Amino acid sequence: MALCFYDTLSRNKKAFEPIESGKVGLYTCGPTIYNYAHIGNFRAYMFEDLLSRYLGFRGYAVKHIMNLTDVEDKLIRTCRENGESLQVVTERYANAFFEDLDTLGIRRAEAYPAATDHIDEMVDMIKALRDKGHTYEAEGSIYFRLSTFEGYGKLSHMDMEELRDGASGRVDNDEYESGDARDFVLWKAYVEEDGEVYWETELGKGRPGWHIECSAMSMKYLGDHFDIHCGGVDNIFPHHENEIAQSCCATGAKFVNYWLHCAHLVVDGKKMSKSVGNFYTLRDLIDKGIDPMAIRWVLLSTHYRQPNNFAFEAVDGAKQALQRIRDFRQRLSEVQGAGDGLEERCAQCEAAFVKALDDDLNISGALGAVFEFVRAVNKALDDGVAGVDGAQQALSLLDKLDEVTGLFGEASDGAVAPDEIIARVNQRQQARRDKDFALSDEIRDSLAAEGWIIEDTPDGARVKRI
RNA sequence: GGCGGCAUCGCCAAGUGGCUAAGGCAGAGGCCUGCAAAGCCUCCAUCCUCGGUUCGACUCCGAGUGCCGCCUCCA
Repeated sequence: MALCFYDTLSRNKKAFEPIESGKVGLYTCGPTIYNYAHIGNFRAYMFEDLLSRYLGFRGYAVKHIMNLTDVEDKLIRTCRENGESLQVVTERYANAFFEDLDTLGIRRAEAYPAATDHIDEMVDMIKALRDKGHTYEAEGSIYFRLSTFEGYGKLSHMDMEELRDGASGRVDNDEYESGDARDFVLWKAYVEEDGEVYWETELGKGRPGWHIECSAMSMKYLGDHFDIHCGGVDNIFPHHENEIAQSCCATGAKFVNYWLHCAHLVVDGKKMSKSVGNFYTLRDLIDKGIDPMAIRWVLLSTHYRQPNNFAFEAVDGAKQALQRIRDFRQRLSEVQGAGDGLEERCAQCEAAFVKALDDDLNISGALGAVFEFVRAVNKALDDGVAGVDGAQQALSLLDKLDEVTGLFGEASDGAVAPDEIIARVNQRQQARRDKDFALSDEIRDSLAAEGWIIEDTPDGARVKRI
């Protein structure tokens, strides 16, 4: 079966066919950089990382664009509260964001365009919409008139007639100045609370609405019509719905071919919330001493359309699973002597891995295939069947699949024992040769207390970090 | 109130209208080991509840329960 994705618009799995053979234009909604991102945010970016990596693995040249929202209500409020400029705040959190991406092994997109660097593009787009009669002005702000776009609501399957009532009760009709409660703002006229945050443009003094940035920037970098657009399910309405309306009305062209949305992350089965005390930024977890790769494992290993339950027990499980892979690598790298190759095993594993991911990124199935491979190869090594060649093939396969998962690499820092530890390991080896097992065990226990585990192998002792 | 999603072993998590319901972690027993660790072997669920469709459902439909999301700017 060919590569397919579940498309939110059609509510169906569709075989993936790029607009231009061999190439993929991918736009993913990025963070509003007004605070540290939380692990729920990273669940989305992790899914997009997997998507992008896998498309690359399947031979596509991926052009991945992720926006940074650096002008928006919450940001302006933060600036006001902190007495800091927009630039200071956004620079701080943009830097933190990129650090966090690195911590989690999320690969960089090709570009991270910021909204404030694309005011001109947004203004041009709003002008185009105005020229075509899709907008109206109220008190200096410019709104998009939804009634001019008949496709509105198709993505979210919303019934527009019912939305009109403002059923959530959040629409304050007294303050409402636009013609229809569903209409959204393209350009916000300046108000005093905005402080230093404004642009003098042909549309007047003010700032862009939120939705317009993604339309303007995605089309600038990927063209009017591109392949894949991603985000969290909460973006479906109204953000992506609005993007479709703006973009289609501005260009008259189809906007996006595949809409992919990931489900949310919950913690211990509950919605993350500060008042419940289960709200975590990545930094919170790292401060607890959790291996970032274990976090990566947890965020990645649930299918993206499935709610991901972040539980600390699952983190422990992920840590052990990682250790199993790392021990396996270690073992493979130490194999000596001739023996059978593992071509068939490797091919089998890769085929199962690809088959799973081809099916709308079934990562769980793919990981299952890898563990079956690990067990089979361990057995072949136990039985003395496989040799150096096979071990090298297995390592190559892990490296290859690591390009997709980012989970199968070698342990990073702190895994190499310092000389002082090595000396004690050697001391223990001597004690063992002398049959002084009391001393031997004492050394082993003391090393364990410091976080170093000894494994005796036929070729000598091996130390590893817990 | 409207719309949508999810509910599988202690934990995480795949999956199929009908062979023995993946995999990881944890757990039990065994092999290996001076003892361990690692590895290997064996064991460990009938799929939220209640109805219905069907020769047959965990997989389809309905109701219920629970959790999650959206309903004007939250991944």
